[in-house]
Amino acid sequence: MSEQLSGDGSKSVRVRYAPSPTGYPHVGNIRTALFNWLFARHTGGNFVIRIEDTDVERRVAGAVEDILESLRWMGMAWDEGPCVDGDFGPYTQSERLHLYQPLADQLVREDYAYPCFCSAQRLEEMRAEQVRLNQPTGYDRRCRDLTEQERARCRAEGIDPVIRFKVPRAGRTQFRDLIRGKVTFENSLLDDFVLLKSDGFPTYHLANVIDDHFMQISHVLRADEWMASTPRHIMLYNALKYEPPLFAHLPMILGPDKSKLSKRHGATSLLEFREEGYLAEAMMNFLALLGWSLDDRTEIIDRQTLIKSFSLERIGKTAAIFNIDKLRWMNGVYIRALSLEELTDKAIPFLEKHLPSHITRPLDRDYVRKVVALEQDRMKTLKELPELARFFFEAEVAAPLDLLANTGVPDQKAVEAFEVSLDVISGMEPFDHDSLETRFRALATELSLKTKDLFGLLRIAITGGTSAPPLFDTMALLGKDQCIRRIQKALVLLRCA
RNA sequence: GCCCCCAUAGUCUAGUGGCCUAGGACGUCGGCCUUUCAAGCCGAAGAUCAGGGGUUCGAAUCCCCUUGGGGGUACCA
Repeated sequence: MSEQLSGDGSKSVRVRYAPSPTGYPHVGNIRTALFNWLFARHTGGNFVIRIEDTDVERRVAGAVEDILESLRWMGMAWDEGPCVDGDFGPYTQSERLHLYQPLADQLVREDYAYPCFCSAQRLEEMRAEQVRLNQPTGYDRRCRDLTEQERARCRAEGIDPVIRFKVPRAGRTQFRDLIRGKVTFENSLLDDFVLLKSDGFPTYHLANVIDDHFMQISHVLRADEWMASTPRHIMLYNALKYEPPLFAHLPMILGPDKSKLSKRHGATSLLEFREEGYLAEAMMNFLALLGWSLDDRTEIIDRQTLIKSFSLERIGKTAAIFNIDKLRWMNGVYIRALSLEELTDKAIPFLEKHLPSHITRPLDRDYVRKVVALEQDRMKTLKELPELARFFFEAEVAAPLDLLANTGVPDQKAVEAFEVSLDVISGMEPFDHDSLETRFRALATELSLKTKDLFGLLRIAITGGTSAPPLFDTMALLGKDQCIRRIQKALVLLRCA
């Protein structure tokens, strides 16, 4: 058993991430992909991607590309799947249609399944009635025991049947979930589910079982929401005489309202996090910790360690709520750990995109690097940088009068401070951090101002705000001319007040 | 309604019968550092381990019931 759990057995591990292109993947989907990927990498197994596009109606254009791009961004390379040939392709179900139909026919022939001619309308009425009577809903098996004659008649009427699985009326189906242990279902409570739709497409249940078998999937790691479908799958494996894979149902990731993640929860599409300036490394670390833990204290875990220490045993059972605050913190940790060059590379696209349009592009990389050095500790996401550092790029900064007038320093005194500061700056050579600090500390004393007040005044004039990187680093980077211009502007503003 | 799963602070979690006067992290609050904001460091508050019954010398840990939450109940995945 522990052999199965850890996947260290002789049987090689093959896991798959099987998204359906009905929308863009959210963090829950990607967390499932991540656990599969980590398990594959940990065990030296294969990570397969299979596109489950059997629902023609709900197909969303661009979804496949979005799914693949999400995985690429996270650095989860797949061993087989779209764009990566393998021995078990094709890896898109709509290209495997020829497989499902014969197997469905075989099941009918062997009496494991039967054609059902019930109309959508009848099914709907039946369900409504069941709901009205407070009875369990489910197909009433009307077509289960049709004679060949009756079937022929229906076909003659031109009705395209669906193929339904003939669920045993008695007994129970159970399986051992790697995370939850033994789970048992009463067969009598399951209805005869559809295997093949009337348009000839398989349902998820059929295609999934057949593909997992032919692709030799060893472990199915999927979200909890699939647990209720598992007995059907077990029955199918048995009817098809396939050996079922091992199952592990992962705890779900819930929205802030504790319900299943969906579009209604807003920015949950993974690529939106990239847009928002989160780092893939932070995202991976964070997602790994949603439902899995290394030990009782480790939070920051790099990719290699994640792979090395990942195990099914340490996956929890309880659903987790996606907590963006912790992600932000963790993203900050990863940003601070970046080298200046790396962070500069990552920051430039965000600056180019979000800085006001009147600021000329392209930005000077050397200058950006210096700005980044001053802002690295202050940003939690890359997208915050343009706002934090905007004053470094603006030709002019409008210091709000209400800020200037409310520092606690009387306006007269502030005016004097600015005037003297201008003199000092004009004659200053070199114009660097140390010279500035030495001179302005002395100046505060000369003006009988607290350093706090003098520096605060200058900060507002120069950055337009009350929070910024250390003043003299900022001034040195901005340069003498910029400093003079900004102080002059603040001076004018204050004098007119 | 019925079926399945889950249940430790606001959130993520550690804990698998005694090491738990329940540990870590985010967030919150306070302090230090300091020219501001961050970062960093230090500290605090915050959990009757959902509730109730058992089992046991001993239970967050095992069993039962209740409650709560989630998921499923489609010719969706």
